[in-house]
Amino acid sequence: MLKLTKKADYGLIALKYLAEHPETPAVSAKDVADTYGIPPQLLAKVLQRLTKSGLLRSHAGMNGGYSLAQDARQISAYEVIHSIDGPFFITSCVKGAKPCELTPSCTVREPLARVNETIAGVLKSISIQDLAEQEPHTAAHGGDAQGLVSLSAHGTE
Amino acid sequence: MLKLTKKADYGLIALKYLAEHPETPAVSAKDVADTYGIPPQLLAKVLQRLTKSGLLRSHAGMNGGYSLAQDARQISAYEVIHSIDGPFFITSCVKGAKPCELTPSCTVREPLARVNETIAGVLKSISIQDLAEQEPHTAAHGGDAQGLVSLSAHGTE
DNA sequence: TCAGTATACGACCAATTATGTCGTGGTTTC
DNA sequence: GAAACCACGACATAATTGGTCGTATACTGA
Repeated sequence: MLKLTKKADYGLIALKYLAEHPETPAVSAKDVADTYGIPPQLLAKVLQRLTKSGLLRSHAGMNGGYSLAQDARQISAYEVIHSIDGPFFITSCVKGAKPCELTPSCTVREPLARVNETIAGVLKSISIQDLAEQEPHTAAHGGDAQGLVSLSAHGTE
Repeated sequence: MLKLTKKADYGLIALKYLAEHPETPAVSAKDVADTYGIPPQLLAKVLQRLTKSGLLRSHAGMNGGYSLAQDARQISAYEVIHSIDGPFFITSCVKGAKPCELTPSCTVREPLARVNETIAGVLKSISIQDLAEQEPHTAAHGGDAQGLVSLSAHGTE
């Protein structure tokens, strides 16, 4: 149904939190979980995966916890989501594995693959820093999705 | 995990098929299902929903079936997906209902809501006609998302 | 008018996935 | 060495998706 998992949500929330507290050397999972009412162990697991992906740095022991391994500006929402939920694809079939059993089945696949890329581009253009700052002047920040998106609300529905 | 449901996929495939056979007065669900190896009854239900949404026109009886109720150029992927899967939202909380129990929980919500709009815009800019034509010269076709997207493959991964 | 083909729709089951928990072990600090 | 952390795998549970069944209804053509 085209929505993020809670894990990804939690991950973004946590990273945003870390970006907002650059002074603190390390923030524990429990800390963040308490603040936002997130199940601690679940968040812990999410943060662990982000650590393995190199987005976070962990520190065990008392007063330990997590801290950003990169500048908040360098971490994109895409990386976070990808790291937590794995590679996402709009269509179910485009996985490199077997292409849809039924041969002509995925004639829609190709155009949708481009939609997929576009979405990925959007996500890549959003950094954790963007999340931390309330105002989204977004775009024109980072990456390779130059001018691809103008995040102006054009409430068509 | 940010992917379409099979139902939505089936719906798009079926509409594309209809767009490709404008001569046939009506195509039965079974017909399409056979062609693509889709469970007939499931597809039927999908098409029924699209009919209720006004995207399709149904005709019972022998030689009956479904036909596009609008020009293929007027039907966007967004409408199809929205009609089948209901309103999609990137974040779980933005539903108008209750805003996330835990108050500050969704600080990420606002920026992501804009991502959501962007994606919706992309989907709205893709018409069934676009799917039917293999080459995606896309955009500059239809709607209100003018120039918002340039669906050029920029394989960043 | 009757048989055949089709949609319409609700209820239901099965499979997958998402969400959350438990237990155990390792590491650092005090 | 105890307290406060992270790390990780195995479960258990809930929600969603995917798919089926049965029945009712509508239309066509002989």
